[in-house]
Amino acid sequence: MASAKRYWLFKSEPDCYSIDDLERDGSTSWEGVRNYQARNFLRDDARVGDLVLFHHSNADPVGVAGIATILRSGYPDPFQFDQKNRYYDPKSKPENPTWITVDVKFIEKFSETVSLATLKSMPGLEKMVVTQRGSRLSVQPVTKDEFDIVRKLGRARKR
DNA sequence: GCCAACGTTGGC
DNA sequence: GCCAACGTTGGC
Repeated sequence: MASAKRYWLFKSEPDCYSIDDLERDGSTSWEGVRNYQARNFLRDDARVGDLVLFHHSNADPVGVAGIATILRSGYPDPFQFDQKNRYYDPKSKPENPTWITVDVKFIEKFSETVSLATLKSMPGLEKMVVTQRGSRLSVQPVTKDEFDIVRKLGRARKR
C-alpha cells in the first residue's frame, strides 16, 4: 500500500528562483540544499505526488507564493561534484553522495502571496515551522491541515 | 544593510 | 566532547 501523501514547504529566494520561474519552466530540480535535516527529508520522506508550498524568502513580500508537487523523489545532487559550482562539496564522493535533490513541478501560483505576517496571525498555523522564530530550515514538513489553510488563503480573491 | 538566530568547524 | 569562533540565513 502506498504511503500517505505528505506536505512540504520549500524556501527559495525569488532573486534566485521564484514561483514565476517555476511556472515558466514547468518543472525544475531543487539543487543546493546543504543542510542535513533538510537533506534527510528529501532523501527519506519526500515522495512523488507530495504537495509543496513554494515559499519566497528574502523577498517582498516574504511568504508562500504558490504550490508545486514532487515530480521525482530524492537522487544525488549533481552540483556537489561540480568543482565550478557554488554548491560544490569536495568532501562528497560519487560512491557515497552527501547531498540529495528532488524534482518539482509547477501546480499553481497564488493570486496573492500569503505573507509571513498572515501566516503568523492565522489560527491553526501556530505550530507551522516557518512561523517559528529563528526558523531557517529550507525544507520543512507541513501538516495537511496547515497546507489546506495556506492554500485557501492563497486562493482567496483579492480585495 | 543590520543583526539575531542558527549550524558548522576545529582547537583543545 | 565541549564550546568559542565563524559563516550563513533570512526577517526586518
